[in-house]
Amino acid sequence: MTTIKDVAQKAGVSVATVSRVVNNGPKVSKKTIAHVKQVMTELGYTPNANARALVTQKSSTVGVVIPELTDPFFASLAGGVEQVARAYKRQLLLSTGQISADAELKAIQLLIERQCDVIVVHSKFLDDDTLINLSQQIKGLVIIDRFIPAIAQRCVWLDNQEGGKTAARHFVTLGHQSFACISSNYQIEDPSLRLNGFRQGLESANFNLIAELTSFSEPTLRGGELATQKLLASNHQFSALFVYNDAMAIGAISTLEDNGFRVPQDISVIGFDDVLLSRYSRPKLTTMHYPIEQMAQQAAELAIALATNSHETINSQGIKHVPRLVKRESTASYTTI
Amino acid sequence: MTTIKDVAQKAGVSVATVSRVVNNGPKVSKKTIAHVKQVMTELGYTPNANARALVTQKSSTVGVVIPELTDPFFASLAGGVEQVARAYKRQLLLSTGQISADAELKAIQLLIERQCDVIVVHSKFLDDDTLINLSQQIKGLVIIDRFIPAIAQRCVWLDNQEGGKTAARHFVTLGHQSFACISSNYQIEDPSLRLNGFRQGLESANFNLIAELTSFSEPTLRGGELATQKLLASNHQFSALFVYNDAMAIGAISTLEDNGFRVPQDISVIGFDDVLLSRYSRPKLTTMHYPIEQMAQQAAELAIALATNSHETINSQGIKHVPRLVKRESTASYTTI
DNA sequence: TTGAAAGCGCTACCAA
DNA sequence: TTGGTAGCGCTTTCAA
Repeated sequence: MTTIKDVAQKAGVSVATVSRVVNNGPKVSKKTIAHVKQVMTELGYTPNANARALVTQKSSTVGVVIPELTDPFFASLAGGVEQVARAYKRQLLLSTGQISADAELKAIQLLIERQCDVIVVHSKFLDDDTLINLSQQIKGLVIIDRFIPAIAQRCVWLDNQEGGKTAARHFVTLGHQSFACISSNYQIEDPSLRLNGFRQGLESANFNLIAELTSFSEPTLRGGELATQKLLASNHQFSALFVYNDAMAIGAISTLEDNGFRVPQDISVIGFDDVLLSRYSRPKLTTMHYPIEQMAQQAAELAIALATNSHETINSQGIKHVPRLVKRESTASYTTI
Repeated sequence: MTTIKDVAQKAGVSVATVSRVVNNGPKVSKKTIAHVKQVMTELGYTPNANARALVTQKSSTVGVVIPELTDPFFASLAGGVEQVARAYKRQLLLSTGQISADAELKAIQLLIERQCDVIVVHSKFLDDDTLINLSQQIKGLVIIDRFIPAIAQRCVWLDNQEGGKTAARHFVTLGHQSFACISSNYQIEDPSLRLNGFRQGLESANFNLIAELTSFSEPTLRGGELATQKLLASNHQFSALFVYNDAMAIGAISTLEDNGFRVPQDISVIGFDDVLLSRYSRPKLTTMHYPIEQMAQQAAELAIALATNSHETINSQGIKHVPRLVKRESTASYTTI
């Protein structure tokens, strides 16, 4: 490996000088700059980022923690962070937190070991206190997709409840009168938030959601199919179905159609997340848009600001996003024909 | 920041001893181990990975270069590498190469600066020579999704041409006699490889693909729709359609159905890649499976082996994967009814 | 405009 | 079983 010493020696200057030209430091004559650069390319010199980080006490990295990379939703999250990292000429460190508190903590720890001072974390399993502690330790830590009041200024999150309400309102506006909901059985708070929002939205229009038409399953295509079968088996009528996420919604539509229901003519369906899938399905899915990539960018920008300036002023709600209804083809007005 | 010195001081031992307990080094009394560990947690000590990397001359990282993270295909690639990195207790460094040679090179350079010695690169824009050079410089560099004979032992790739052939054979087996193909207009070699394979497969069964039934467009849903419109506008008949990738195939199916053709009853469609999408579409897509995650794992394992052992014996084909036909619902026997 | 040298946090060698 | 210490590659004073 070629080091700064090698360059200095071959160029007949001191390492200090070489360092200066590498960092565009001040007070170096044009002549030496040219000469040193020449030698650097001759030798194929690459500065050692680790040594640099050690002495400067900054790593110029951005860390991101997500459950896994193979889920397109989380990949988009990481993608948003990556774009910002690149814009700031920082290297992206990626760790996965799987689906356990231990793994999430370990992922963060790994980042800290690398002296990573700008970190965007998607955590559903670590408890509030741990995250609060961590954020005391790391100025540039930002939590995404979760709101913790005590560290509101570190949170970039989506109002899931409001999403459920919006879905309910849309159905009501379309004239629907009987409603069903498919939710996820995962033990995180998003499902109940969305479900509650949906319920509240209905209730404020004087409708309600009966237990027989609320079905829980895995948040996957298959889960959507199973949950829909349960709904159908209940023998209760409904013309509007709100589903936890797009994958489940597509599974639901497929089971509805297999059972002779047309979407949206007989039953309207609203999904959640607006992942790629929703634009590829037939009918194209009406869904609540989750601007995850944009939120991730914002989270990364915030983390960098926090790590450098230290005080951004953000209100007590943190950075809250409200999901937007994207009307496509899976919802229609209720007709009694 | 707490350093090893702080721990040593507070524990009343030397830094050498602390270092030993951190690294599970030999010959330390149980008593000191316990005591030092105690102090470490009290102080919240985290070893500095950069300092460590500097002295040991190894970074314990794995680097991966992909065009972008928001494409699920590349996210899966990165996911495969990440799994291996985690298994080997290495941190993942991710750089994106966008879609230009410059950006690809820069992404690799960034990894090298971090002393990353295990790198999996997906590069479509850098030329062979640059990649060959780079692989001379970095023992643990592995190229994925591309075959370069001169560095065959560094390549993990998919035989696209064979995939085209397999698709053709499947259509022929099903009794089809008139064929169409939708390809991508991107200037990389995959499209022509798949197209040529398809042509060859047809020709070896004494069929052929006419120019009017070969349509090029962007490799997206929309591109698939447009390309299908062109096909239909040609007024040539076909009952079997091979499409460059799944996104285009889904676009194609949607346009076919909009024009009164049923899939697969009237027209059979085969896609390529077997991304998530293909299992969510209706009808579910018959497609050529691209085992990208598995290939990425293999590439990462190979890169680690290469970086450590130095000589893996691999044949002159490199590690070649052959795409497998996944029969789902978009293909059926040809009938004249 | 340049160079000498201290030191970032850590590991690993040599002594004790 | 432990400690002292050189040195990894680099930046950054301080002097020249």
